[in-house]
Amino acid sequence: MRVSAKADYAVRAAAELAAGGDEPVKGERLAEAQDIPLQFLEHILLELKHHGIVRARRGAKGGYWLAKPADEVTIADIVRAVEGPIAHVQSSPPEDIEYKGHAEHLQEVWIAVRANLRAVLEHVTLADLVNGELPPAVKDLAAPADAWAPR
Amino acid sequence: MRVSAKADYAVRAAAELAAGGDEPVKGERLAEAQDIPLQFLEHILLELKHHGIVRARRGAKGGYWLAKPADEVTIADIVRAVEGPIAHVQSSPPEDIEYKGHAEHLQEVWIAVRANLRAVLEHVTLADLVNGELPPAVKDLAAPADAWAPR
DNA sequence: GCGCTCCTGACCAAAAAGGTCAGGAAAGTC
DNA sequence: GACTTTCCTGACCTTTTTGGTCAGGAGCGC
Repeated sequence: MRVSAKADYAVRAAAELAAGGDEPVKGERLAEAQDIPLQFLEHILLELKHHGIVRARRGAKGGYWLAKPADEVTIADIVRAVEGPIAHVQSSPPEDIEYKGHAEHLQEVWIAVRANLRAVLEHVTLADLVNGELPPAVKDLAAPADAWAPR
Repeated sequence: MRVSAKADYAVRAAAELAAGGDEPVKGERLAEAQDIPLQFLEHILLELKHHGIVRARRGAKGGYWLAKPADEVTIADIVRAVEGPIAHVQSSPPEDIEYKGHAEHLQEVWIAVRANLRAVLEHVTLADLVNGELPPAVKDLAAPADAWAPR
């Protein structure tokens, strides 16, 4: 249940692209802005490109930009592009698992977990992220001091 | 963002223990009931024991049982025992991360993600799980057909 | 003292995580 | 048309994690 460096990097780079508007931004600038190893970042950006999330052009004046408006790209889109499906259990989606014995209802629990992950990741767009205007429901989740406490 | 085999196994074994009441249950029976490799399961049960979640006795009539009443043990307790902290980003808890540039508000997003994970995992107890009586809020999350759809 | 069951550490193979390296291919500039 | 710039791609690498197995020891009950 952790977020990989790759996913974190991907979202951060995408946020910089969202802030960059339609102008192409060089990989090098993204790497500097977010302290990401350049060559690793280039692999990540390539994956994002293959998933139709960013576009790119080579050469002088080249760089990367978002394929869609920033308010149409969610964090879930990006995480899925680089990490694959969210909330799989033992490499299978929760709806495919068959539990037996007294664990039968565990399936519902994992479904609920995924639903709650989606509730955040699919509703925060890159535009929200760069403006700091997260959806009210998400802001409310992050507001309580409780939510910031380790455990 | 996936659930490891180990965590899945741990919760399933704990559910069987919850159903077993105060009687010690043999590792072998747990392994059979849930189709878990016995020797792997024993390592997992040992970890649960070290975290004070289960207790055990050796010898004939020995076995494992829950250290606390089933309605006082949450799924989060078990997942944390075997997987460590929930929802870490790059091996650090989200409250410790400092983002720069246009990614600043990403921290709030990860905090919200963790809050929503906790909202499920910390509120479902083993008793709920074996009875199939999940908390209403959790049941509502798992109810919509939408929640069962892949994506 | 004997059988049962947990306890523990060592070991292992495969995959994933987190990168680095070297070179090729397009786009723009002079 | 050469040159520079920047993306594109595959190969490679090390370390950690995952998902186990194996062998033996230690305590418990009879």
